[in-house]
Amino acid sequence: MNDELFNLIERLANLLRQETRAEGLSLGLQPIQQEALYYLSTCNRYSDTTLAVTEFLGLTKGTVSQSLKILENKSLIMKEKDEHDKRITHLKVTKIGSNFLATTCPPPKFTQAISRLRETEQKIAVNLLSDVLKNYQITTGRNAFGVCKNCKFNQRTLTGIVCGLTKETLSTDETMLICREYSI
Amino acid sequence: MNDELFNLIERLANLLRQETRAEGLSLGLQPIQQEALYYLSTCNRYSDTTLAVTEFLGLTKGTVSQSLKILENKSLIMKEKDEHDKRITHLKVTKIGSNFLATTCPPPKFTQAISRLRETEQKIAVNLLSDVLKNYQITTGRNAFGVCKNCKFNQRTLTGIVCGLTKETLSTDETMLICREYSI
DNA sequence: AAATATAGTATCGATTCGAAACTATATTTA
DNA sequence: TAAATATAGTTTCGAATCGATACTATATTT
Repeated sequence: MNDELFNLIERLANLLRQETRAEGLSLGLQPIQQEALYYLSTCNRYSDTTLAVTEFLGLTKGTVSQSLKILENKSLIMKEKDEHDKRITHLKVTKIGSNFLATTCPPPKFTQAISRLRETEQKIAVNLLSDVLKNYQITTGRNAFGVCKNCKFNQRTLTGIVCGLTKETLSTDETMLICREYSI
Repeated sequence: MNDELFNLIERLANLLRQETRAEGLSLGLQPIQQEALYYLSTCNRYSDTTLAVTEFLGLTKGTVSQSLKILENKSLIMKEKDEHDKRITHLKVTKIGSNFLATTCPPPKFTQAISRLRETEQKIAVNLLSDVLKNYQITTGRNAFGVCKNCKFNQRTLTGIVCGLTKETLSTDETMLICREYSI
């Protein structure tokens, strides 16, 4: 039973990678570069750095630094120095980058395959896989990378939504994004 | 919602790859080589060839041929010429190979994470992901790689179970394995 | 018998990747 | 406050992946 779930995830990931490879050809993008770009389009301002991408992809920072340089050269992302901490560089997806993602990521055929499930089934699948991911992240001791609004640090106050970790105020839109500090 | 499922699968696959990389270190095995080895341990006699592995992993046959040579050099698999068609080589997992897999694949921590779900939840997850995979394979037009006993060619006759495609008799054990000709 | 198809291997160059050494800025410690 | 340490990120190197192409050997079709 464990094996079946393992097989399914591996197989789906292989197929997704095949499609991603095919779709990246137009811009000469490798699958891993597309994954980084897509991640950057879904994460919040605490999580748009080289190190966060590194952690998310499970690679080393040297490797990721190179991939990001390529994305920058192709004008798919832009680098912005942090105002308060000059060591940190924020990676912003450009218009070109988000246009590319809109047509390729997730791969249209995958979206099509998903849409053949009923709404309720999709929700159940998401919930179950979220649970598996959560458990897996606990046993491996890795960061969770969850959506901000579901995080235990996310606090509703009289002045608005606040991150209990950074004490900063967040917009409603921001709380829909992925955060590397996510915790439950 | 599509995006959520896409994210979850990508993220789980990344974590699995990270673990696989760590576990392969002892034998100097790369993730892709372990995936090939694992596949060969789960497939039937129609599906244990270079081309089947190629199709399963979604790579090119030249690439896969190299990975398999490494597995053979490490005595994790053995090559056996087909008796009837001398172009075909069957790839058999050795005792060393299956011992290695037993402790590493699926990664123990993943198995642990799965086991925190209830039995019924695991079944639901497997069923839903199977559906997604099936749909995805239909839209991409790729082979299904399903379990023999669920295949439309699998026939129960008076003399035993028979594959309608090859007309060969199959043992009950064999029908539990993955087949590249799987169809529904 | 010739032409074509299929299974698999070998070689090439571009790319990925981890490891290690490096720079620059922040934070901690003494 | 100066020195030590920690953190963010880059560069460089060598090993491995990967697709493309050309190749051999055997089967099948014409």
